[in-house]
Amino acid sequence: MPEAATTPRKRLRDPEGARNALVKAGVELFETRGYASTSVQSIVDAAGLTKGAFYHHFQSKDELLQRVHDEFIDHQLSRARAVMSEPGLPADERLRKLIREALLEPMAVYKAEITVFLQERRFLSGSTFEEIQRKREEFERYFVDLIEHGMNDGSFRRIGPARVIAFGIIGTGAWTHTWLHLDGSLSPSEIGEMFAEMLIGGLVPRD
Amino acid sequence: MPEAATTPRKRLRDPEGARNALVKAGVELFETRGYASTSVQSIVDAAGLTKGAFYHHFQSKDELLQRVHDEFIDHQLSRARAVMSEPGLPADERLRKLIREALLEPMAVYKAEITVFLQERRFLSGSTFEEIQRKREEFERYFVDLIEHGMNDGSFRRIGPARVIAFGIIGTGAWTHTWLHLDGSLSPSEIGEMFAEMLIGGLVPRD
Amino acid sequence: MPEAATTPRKRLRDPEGARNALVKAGVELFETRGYASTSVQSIVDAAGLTKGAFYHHFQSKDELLQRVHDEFIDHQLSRARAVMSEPGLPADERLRKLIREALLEPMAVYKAEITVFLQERRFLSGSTFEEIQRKREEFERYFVDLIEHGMNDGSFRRIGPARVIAFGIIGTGAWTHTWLHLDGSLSPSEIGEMFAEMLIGGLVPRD
Amino acid sequence: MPEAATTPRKRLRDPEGARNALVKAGVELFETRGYASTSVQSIVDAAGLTKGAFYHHFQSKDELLQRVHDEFIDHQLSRARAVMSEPGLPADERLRKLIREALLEPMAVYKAEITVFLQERRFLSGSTFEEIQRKREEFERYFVDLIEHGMNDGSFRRIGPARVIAFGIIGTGAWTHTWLHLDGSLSPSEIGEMFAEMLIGGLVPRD
DNA sequence: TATGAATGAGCTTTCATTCAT
DNA sequence: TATGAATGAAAGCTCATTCAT
Repeated sequence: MPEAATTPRKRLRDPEGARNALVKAGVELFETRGYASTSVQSIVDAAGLTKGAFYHHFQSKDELLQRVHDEFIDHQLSRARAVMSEPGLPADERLRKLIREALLEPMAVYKAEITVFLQERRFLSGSTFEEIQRKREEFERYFVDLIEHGMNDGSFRRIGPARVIAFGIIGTGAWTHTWLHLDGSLSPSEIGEMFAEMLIGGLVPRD
Repeated sequence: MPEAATTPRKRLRDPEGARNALVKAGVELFETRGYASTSVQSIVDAAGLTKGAFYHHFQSKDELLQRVHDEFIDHQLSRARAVMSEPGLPADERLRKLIREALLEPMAVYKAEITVFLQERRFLSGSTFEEIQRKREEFERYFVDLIEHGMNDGSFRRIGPARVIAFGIIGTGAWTHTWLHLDGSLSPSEIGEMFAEMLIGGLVPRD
Repeated sequence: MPEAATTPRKRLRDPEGARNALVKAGVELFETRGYASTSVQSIVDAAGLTKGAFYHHFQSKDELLQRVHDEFIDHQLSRARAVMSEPGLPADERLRKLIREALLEPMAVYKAEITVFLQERRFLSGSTFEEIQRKREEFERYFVDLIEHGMNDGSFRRIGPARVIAFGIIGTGAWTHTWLHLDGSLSPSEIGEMFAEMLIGGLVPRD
Repeated sequence: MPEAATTPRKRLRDPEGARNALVKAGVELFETRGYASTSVQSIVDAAGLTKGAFYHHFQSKDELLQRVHDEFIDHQLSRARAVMSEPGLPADERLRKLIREALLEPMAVYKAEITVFLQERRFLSGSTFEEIQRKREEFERYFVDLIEHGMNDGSFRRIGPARVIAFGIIGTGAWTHTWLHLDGSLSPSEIGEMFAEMLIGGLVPRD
């Protein structure tokens, strides 16, 4: 009588699973210990694999860092694009949506990835990270352009250069990764609403 | 007649001594390459000294990181304390001063140190960095308390929990280290004024 | 009428089959990068195959090295045997043919293999390479014996021990792999003729 | 009563000695196992040091290879220069001295280094080895020029292009490293004399 | 016959720290 | 005070080989 089920002696062949396990272990370790201080050994230990397997799936530790960013950056960017292309929205309403939907809400799903990205920003240079840089710049440009247009049509007060105001707003959101606990009482969406209320309240002209 | 106390132009806060050379080299390298990726060898090379000298002055690389923080943290904290202890200031005016004088202006002198601090925040744990953590918490508490009081006395709208609002404001300023160029057209003080205008404008009740 | 048996221009000695593709890729990579520095991965990449295929055809990287040698060594040896068994040849004429036909001419077809062999000679030890070593010794013995006999019958001057003279002659030819360009103006056969003229000219007695 | 002699507990500080031990171990291992197949670990084991010490003294394994070459190449080159600058020597006598004194005799002292150089020739490329390449070319040029001049003034028969003849001669000598045993009955100098006799005998015109 | 994921050992190199001088 | 040789552990990465599929 044959054995009822396959009895794999060693780890099941599951390349997709292995990749995901490595990315998952990577993002978690990068988030808490930083990219430079996280060894490939610690990643593969966490994923239950070996260094050989790591380098079978990724050309380098850098490539893993890239993969960590890939998904969430597209997510964040597509949310920003959606808000920007929505027709007929006044500048203040568009900015409110941009803050909440593109800046804060992605943290509900991608907090770890976003933390890694924001912490390692400086090192995402060189050709490996060219695309990521380009996407980041597109994301930031939406804020700058929106502020600029809002200032031009009188929706916003011209408190200062659009770029400075935009970076102030982005900073408000970006900094959130340093103190946000997802198990807390407030969701990223609610925090986004509060920040938008404060920031836009300060931008729109009085009466 | 003594020199007028203008803002120092050359950032030569203490040009003499091996210790200072090491701290200076350390902060510059930590700023651009990160603490973990900066070797003691590169620090002593930059300072024109030897490894032996380094370990003569510092017990460890960690201790140098601590020294890098020491001066600017006290500076920032004393500025915050000064603003908080100024009598008879309405909440919005006190917050404006806190943002400009304690949050942004220190960047004019200590941009490198602040950048290192904000980037390496995560690693400033353990007993070595206990004091730094305590000072940081005191600094943040001033913002939270001020917002809280302002909300209580009706100076500020209760947009959300004081802590969330305070961290939003701190983030706006903290993030500045990622894009600020000191040789630019805007000084930290001016940027602080703009941020304060936007943030406080959003906090105070309409009409 | 069949194609005239000219020297093959394209070195397509056996274009079909995975085995041959691997041997071909191997010899080319070994020639330029050396055996130790050539990875199995790079070989299979060059052959358009996979590692699994490699180990299906060869037990090890060593075995591929062996296969690289197999064909050309037999070729070279059979040429040497032919020259040695030709009847009624005076020693100087036999040496001239040996130099040209067995030492130099094979480079026209097997330059890459010969280069690999000469470079990796040291590592062709152990039982795996026993046969190759035996064949190499047979090849060298023909030179030594021929010189020895020539010295005995007065055809050659007894400049020194036959073995030393033989190795000098072999060296003259062997070294050619380091500078020969097959696309150059001189063919291995012509070079062999020149070397023979010089070497034999020095060996035969004056007047 | 003080101790009569110093009693070092650990390895005596002797940087010069350490460097020499590493170079010595390196050349011996490179000679027998080849550069690519010799690990830094095996070198430091042979030298009684640690890997850390190795990289304290040398920037890389490549740099050690360079150091291995440095001394013997200058030695060989200065011998060649001396022969070339000796006044009033007929071409055949100059060539005889070049073969014996510059090509063969250095093997009496630097056989291991020369073996390593000849085996690893191919890999001595790039800026690290620029100087070595330049010196090698100068060395070879002396042979080519001398043959060329000898052919022009009738001292040598124009058997073929000077470059081909020169490389044949150099090969005769270079190949010696593959079979020479220094404990044998023949010295490099004697072997050089025999090779010179054979080679020059073939080059000079008959009566 | 063939794949390619996975291993495990070893590679070159880096580095914070120690310590004889 | 200061040097810099040396350590020892660990880093990122490579690679010949195995083996479930």
